[in-house]
Amino acid sequence: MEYEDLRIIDTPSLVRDHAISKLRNAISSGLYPPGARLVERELCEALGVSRTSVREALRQLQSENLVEVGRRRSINVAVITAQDAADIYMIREMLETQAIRRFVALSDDAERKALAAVHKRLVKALSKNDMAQLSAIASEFYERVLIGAKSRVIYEVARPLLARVNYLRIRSMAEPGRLDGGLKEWDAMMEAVQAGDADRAAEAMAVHLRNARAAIVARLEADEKTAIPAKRKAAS
Amino acid sequence: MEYEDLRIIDTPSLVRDHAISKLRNAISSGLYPPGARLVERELCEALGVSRTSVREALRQLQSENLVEVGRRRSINVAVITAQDAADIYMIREMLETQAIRRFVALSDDAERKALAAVHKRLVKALSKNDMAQLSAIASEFYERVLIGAKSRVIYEVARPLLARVNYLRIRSMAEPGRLDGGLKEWDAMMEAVQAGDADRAAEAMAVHLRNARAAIVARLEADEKTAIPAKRKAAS
DNA sequence: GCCTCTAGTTTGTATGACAATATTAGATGT
DNA sequence: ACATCTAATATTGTCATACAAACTAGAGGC
Repeated sequence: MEYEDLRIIDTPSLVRDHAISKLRNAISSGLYPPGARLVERELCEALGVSRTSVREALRQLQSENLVEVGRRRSINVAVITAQDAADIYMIREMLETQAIRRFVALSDDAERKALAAVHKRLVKALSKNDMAQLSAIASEFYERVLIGAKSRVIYEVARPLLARVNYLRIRSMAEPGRLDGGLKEWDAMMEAVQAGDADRAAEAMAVHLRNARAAIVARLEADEKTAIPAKRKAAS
Repeated sequence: MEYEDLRIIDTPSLVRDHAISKLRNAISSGLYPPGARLVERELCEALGVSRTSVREALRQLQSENLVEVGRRRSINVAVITAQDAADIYMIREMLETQAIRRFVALSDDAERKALAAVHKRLVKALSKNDMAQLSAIASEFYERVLIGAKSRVIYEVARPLLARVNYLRIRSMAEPGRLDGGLKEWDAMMEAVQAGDADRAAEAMAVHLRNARAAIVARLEADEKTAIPAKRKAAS
């Protein structure tokens, strides 16, 4: 996930942003699993930055709902329940069908080409079965759709939702059959976009998200049934 | 807006939260108008807290999109364009029709009573033409709907949108005829909720938000046409 | 009037300090 | 050995400073 570095508008690399990015990655990748406690001092050492910066980064992640405060004021990686995931995907369906409609209507040629390129990378990565890589590329796909939709508000609202399911997607794509299904869905979406057919693109996105939702919710419900751990520790 | 204080789960009032709340109010009320630059040192003095706390508060407001970073890292009160407002209301329509459906299905008796009470206050305040007061109560109405919908995710996504239009609502309700229209719409919503008719409630919410959207967008477009100020200063 | 250089602002970041809680480890009693 | 209470240790929230880098504005020179 290096889109941050592609931005045109510069912001000579703030330490804070770097920290946020690192932490987001650590959470997405599962290095800090859901429920893990994040201790400021440890993060300082791990990231090599001051407490000031770590704390500001945590505040940011907090309002993105990637971490949550425990009752003792501890900061823990957010636990996403099956219910949460279901709602997130419901909302994503609302937002991203709208987004892809606008993408079809408003994107310029470069943006469409870039999206097609990401799609191509997606297809290639699919054959390698590298879930983490795949999830990262998928994120980029959705993000490009959001950007091409040219609505600041849609982007701001939908983007944090993407970050929250990043970690889940990695595991849900491991569901048998989900990969091939996902591939077909992405193909359909891409084709509709290139044909300039907003209705069909939106419908393809909706189908895709509904299927993804089903896979993720199923996985989470299964997990919740088996293990209800009282406490969780951070990865060493 | 004192819901914060009603929470059961205590959090012995953090200085940071206090600062956030104060700043949010200052922005909603227009004390710091859109575009105004927020200087850390001044906020420290105004709020009587350290820079550490101010900065953490600003980070939070930043991810709520109530403030935005200017080109050279200055923090400014977010400017909401007509386009932004239109999108915000579109998204609110998606989210809050869903929310009111769930409210009808899931709220308990106390929550319905509380909503009715807010509605009553709304009606009373309407006759007094106190826009700021009215806007605050309206916010509480929407917020209660979101809470009663019992979806953490819907709440987390929709709530920040409410904060963003708080300031606008004050002025849009001054549009001639908007008040009476709003009253009828709220009545319809409330009636449907009490009748337990989710479809009708959702439709009433949709109509209400579409009308509110039209009023606010019209107002913003008019403003944008007349005044394109190059720079804006904070309220003295 | 216009340009340049200097001095003051403002932000980003780091450090150190300290109170108030939490948590853990130990000491103690049975 | 076990439960319990207590003292040592950790952790978070907050403040005060410090300083470099980027920026702004004003003084002064042309």
